[in-house]
Amino acid sequence: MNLKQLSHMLSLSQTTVSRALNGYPEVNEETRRRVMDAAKRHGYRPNPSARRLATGKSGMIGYVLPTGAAVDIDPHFVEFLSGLGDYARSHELDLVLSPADADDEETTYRRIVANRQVDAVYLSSPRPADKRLALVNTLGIPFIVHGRSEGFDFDYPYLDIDNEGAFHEASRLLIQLGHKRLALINGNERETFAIHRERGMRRALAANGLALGERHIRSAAMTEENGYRAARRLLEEAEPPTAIVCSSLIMALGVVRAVRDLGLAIPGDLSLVAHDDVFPWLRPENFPVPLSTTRSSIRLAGARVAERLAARISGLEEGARGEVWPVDLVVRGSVAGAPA
Amino acid sequence: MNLKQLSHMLSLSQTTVSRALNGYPEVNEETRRRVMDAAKRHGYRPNPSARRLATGKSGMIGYVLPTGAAVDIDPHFVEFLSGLGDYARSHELDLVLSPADADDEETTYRRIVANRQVDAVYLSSPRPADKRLALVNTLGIPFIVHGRSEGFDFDYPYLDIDNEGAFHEASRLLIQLGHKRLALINGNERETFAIHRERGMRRALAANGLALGERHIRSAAMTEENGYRAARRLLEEAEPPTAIVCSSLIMALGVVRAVRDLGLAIPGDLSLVAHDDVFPWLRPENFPVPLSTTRSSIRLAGARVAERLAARISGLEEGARGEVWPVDLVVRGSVAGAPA
DNA sequence: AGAGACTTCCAAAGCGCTTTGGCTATTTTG
DNA sequence: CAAAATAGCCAAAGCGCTTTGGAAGTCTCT
Repeated sequence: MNLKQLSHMLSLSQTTVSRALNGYPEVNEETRRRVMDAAKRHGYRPNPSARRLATGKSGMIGYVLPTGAAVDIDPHFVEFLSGLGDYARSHELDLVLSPADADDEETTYRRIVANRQVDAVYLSSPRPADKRLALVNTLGIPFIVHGRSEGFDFDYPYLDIDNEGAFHEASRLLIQLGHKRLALINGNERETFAIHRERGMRRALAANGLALGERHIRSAAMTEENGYRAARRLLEEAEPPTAIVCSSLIMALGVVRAVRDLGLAIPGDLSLVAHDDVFPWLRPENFPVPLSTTRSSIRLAGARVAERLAARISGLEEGARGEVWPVDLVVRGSVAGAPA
Repeated sequence: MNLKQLSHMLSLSQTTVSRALNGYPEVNEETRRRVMDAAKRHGYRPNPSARRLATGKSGMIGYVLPTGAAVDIDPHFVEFLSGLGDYARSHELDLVLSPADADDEETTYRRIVANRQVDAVYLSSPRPADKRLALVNTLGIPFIVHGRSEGFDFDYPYLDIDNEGAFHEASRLLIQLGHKRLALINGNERETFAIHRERGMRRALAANGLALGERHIRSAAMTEENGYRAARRLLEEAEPPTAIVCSSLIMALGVVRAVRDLGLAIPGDLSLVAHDDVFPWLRPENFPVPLSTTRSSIRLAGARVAERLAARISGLEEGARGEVWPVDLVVRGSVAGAPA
């Protein structure tokens, strides 16, 4: 059932039927009703390919997925996706994942824009002066960044959590508990979120006359193994930290294992705080010692990004609006006063 | 730059240029070269929307993503995606995720097929007599199932791992080590993979005159917490198992925690084997006691599914070919002889 | 040399929608 | 009451590609 058939059936022109269906004003309300009715009754659905060719709009949002044998997709991605899908579903928005060589995402961005494959895109895990961001900004496709970049002479729309504030608060808590040697186990130091977290921690330390020594900060991909290694290194130093702030729950698993291997205890010998993106399959309250966290649901972020993307597509949102979500600090058993 | 301009520039008809580009035989090789050349030089790329309207092919593969507030996307999904993307990238195949209400995926399947939004789809986590499978089979769109279903009177193309064989082998090993009370901590019992695993285990036990008691089998979503709970229940029984086979590494984390909480030791009091889908961020060799596993890379499966999907789209693969991958049994420190 | 078979190319007809530019009544306005 | 504005509808022109149905030229064969 296509437009032609439907309009013939109604003894109307395709023009009128199309307009009636798309809510244009120059059509009699009575006629519109008739059209709407017939459309519903016959289950008419405009062919998206045709509509797309005519309008240039696809009704889909895009994400360029970096791939490669050595590239691991962040497990956070799936939770973010959950949220995104949750919103998208109710608006019949589909998501197009365009796999790209991790070393050359530009080609892919250009392709999906040139082809008008999607109406908007989102970027994630941005770095300072991220090329993708500059690119997408000049390409002129609506977009939103999940996270933030730095060092641009233009503003851009984004959704981020207050990473700096979160780690500032976590550190402040530890300092108040008497800790003087804090350490940071961070994610990839080239990503903005990691930089912000470090910044927040340094600020809290500085405010109390303390500093974060070079060897008290470790950065690596957020795996259990890297968490373990970082923790071992830190704890085997001459003057080991008495508190660690850690960028991910997965890494925290490794930290806990390292602490055990070394015959130490949490929180007796070491206080631990980690950032929690809220995974359904790994919860901080279920750690051997319930883990204190800075918490922010990445799933909600996904839903919000979808919502804003949809708003941008339909012209309801414009400009370079940045949105920063506060982060909860949840104190559980893994923190205690500094050992004497 | 579109076909019209390009053909005008070459003083050829659109027909000829289109044919030259698409490899049709009825065009002079010399002409073809000229066309190819010009196309490359001017960076001509056929507009996919137009091509799509004309051919009905979209160059994309689809996946219906069940969503909802209470629905968690499996963390395995992201690894599978990695593999899929890896292959898709090299073939400029995009993946369309169509979010659907988890209680009504049918509408979404019908929509993407009716709209010809994608050339093929894949399904995952099938259950016995899975409705989606029957649906997609009648809708007539090329598809592949990742996993298997049961109870249909038709065959269908799938890619699965030998879950039954894997758990059979794991159980056999434990039995050989003298264990008589084995327990199974399984994933959702309604999914086929879980049924197959249980079957494999029962078969190994039966072959040795043993059985799997009702209370020695637990099924639940594969989270750390559920692993913990299942393990506690099992180990607090009057006659606790001396060996557990567990369907997921994430659940195994919970099992390990439970064992610790109860003051028991692996492998002294309990032998443990788990299935490992190979996550980059959580490796069995890094468990407190290196974990024995049945191992199969879900990432490779993703790549293979993409490959077969591509083959089906282009007509290179046909029929209901099923492919079952063997699973490695990797023995590490978490298994030992049964306690006396 | 003429018929038939290739080879190589083209004009034009879709694919199914949106949108432009009227056209005809009917209402409103001065 | 004539002129102007408005309401409601339509025919036809795209959007940019693929594909059908020739047509013209070249070979092959008898």
